[in-house]
Amino acid sequence: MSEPQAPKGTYDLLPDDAEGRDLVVATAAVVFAAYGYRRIVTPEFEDTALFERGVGEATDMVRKEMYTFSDKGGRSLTLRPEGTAPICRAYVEHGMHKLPQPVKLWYYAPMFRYERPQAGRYREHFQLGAEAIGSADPQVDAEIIAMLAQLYEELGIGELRLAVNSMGDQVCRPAYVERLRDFLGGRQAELCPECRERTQLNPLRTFDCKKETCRAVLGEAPQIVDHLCADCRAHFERVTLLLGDIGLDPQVDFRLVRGLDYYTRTTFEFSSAHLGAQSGVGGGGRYDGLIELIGGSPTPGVGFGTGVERISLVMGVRESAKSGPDAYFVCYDERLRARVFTLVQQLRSELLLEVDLDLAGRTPKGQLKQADRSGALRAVLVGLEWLDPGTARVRDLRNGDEDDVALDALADWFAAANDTAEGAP
RNA sequence: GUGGAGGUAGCUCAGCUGGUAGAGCUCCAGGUUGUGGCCCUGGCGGUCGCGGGUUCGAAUCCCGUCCUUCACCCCA
Repeated sequence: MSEPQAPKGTYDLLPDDAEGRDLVVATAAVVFAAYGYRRIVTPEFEDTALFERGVGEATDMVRKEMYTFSDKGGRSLTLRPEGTAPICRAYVEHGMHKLPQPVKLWYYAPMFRYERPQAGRYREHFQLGAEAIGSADPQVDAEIIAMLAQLYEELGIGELRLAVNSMGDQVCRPAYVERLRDFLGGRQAELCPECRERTQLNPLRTFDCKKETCRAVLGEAPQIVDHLCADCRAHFERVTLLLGDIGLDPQVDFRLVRGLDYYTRTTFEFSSAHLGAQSGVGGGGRYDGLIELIGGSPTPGVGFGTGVERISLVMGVRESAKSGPDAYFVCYDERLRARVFTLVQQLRSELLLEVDLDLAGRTPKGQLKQADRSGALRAVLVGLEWLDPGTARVRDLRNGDEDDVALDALADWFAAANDTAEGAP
């Protein structure tokens, strides 16, 4: 064990970046509130069975990406790999079906998946997400997509592509999957080994393949949009219509097959051309069978998750507008250190001013240098030998203006300075 | 799990075909500004990722391993 290091696929958010993160989350909170969503916080880990049943035994997520462990009581627990199943669990557990439907919830939480890290992908990553549970109305689908689009807009992210698709439901999807399997069965020779395997396991996944030869074959494959039942077709048309009405430009993409089993009907994804291989910024869909699957009564739902690391990537590096403290105290006489300490404390507690002082035993020159580097508005020079012992010199570090102030009057001086500063435009 | 690239001071990097490690920035101090920003000087700071091998001698070549990174898979 030499240099300590964050675990593979994890990272430290250092102060400069944490401020940007706070801004993203704060913006989301405001946008989500406008749509009537309220925040929910669920545990970082859940019973493993929740994800196995909810997300689906056949998905990559539960087959090879979960951080699963047993606690000392022998329970099998799993670090949350996605946000929807836990929220549905909470919905059922707390009887939220008694609330006015749909129940609208949002979250900001870390997700854990054991994957090989790469650009925009981590083993611990953070998602902002929202779920609207209890209504099958296509307006809810459109609303939640609009909400996510607005979040991106408020954050200044442009040029995102919105892809939508419908996965059908229990009525029409099985028949379509069979039809697709038949089609693929007849074209096996043209498919890559992986796609040949998928033909039996999960034919829908072949749409994800990026190999040219496979894409060519899939281009001729039957598309689910042409095989939806009447209800699903009407729902899908309504969603796309509403999205168009509010100025979004949804592109129907029959390849959009998301990797979680619970999706029904609407699926959607926002992607960016500036992200590298992992281009998805956020996505989600409807999951009308999920609540029942995890033990509730049949309840429809729709939601999304969006990765904040990817949001940061598309937003690019933004200069942190961190401003310096209001004042930095410089002590010219070691015997006055204690006096300076109490003065600083007084300004902080009485006026809530951001005030700093030297905590590293620097020389007076070093302290003033530090005051400058910290970006402080003012330096308060205490203990200058040619001044009254009870007087400090307050210097504006921007323009050099100086004012001599009695130590006892410093708090009043700063209070007054603050008032005029706030009164000014 | 598979493949490509890379791992030298806190940061960004140099170090050619092997001869016992350098720069800039940062940090600390001194000088000059009656007391900061510029400039000058000095100082702190490296088991050259780790382990093995070849060699008189390896940061430099070979093997392994760990980590980082990009891509596949899949997803946020």
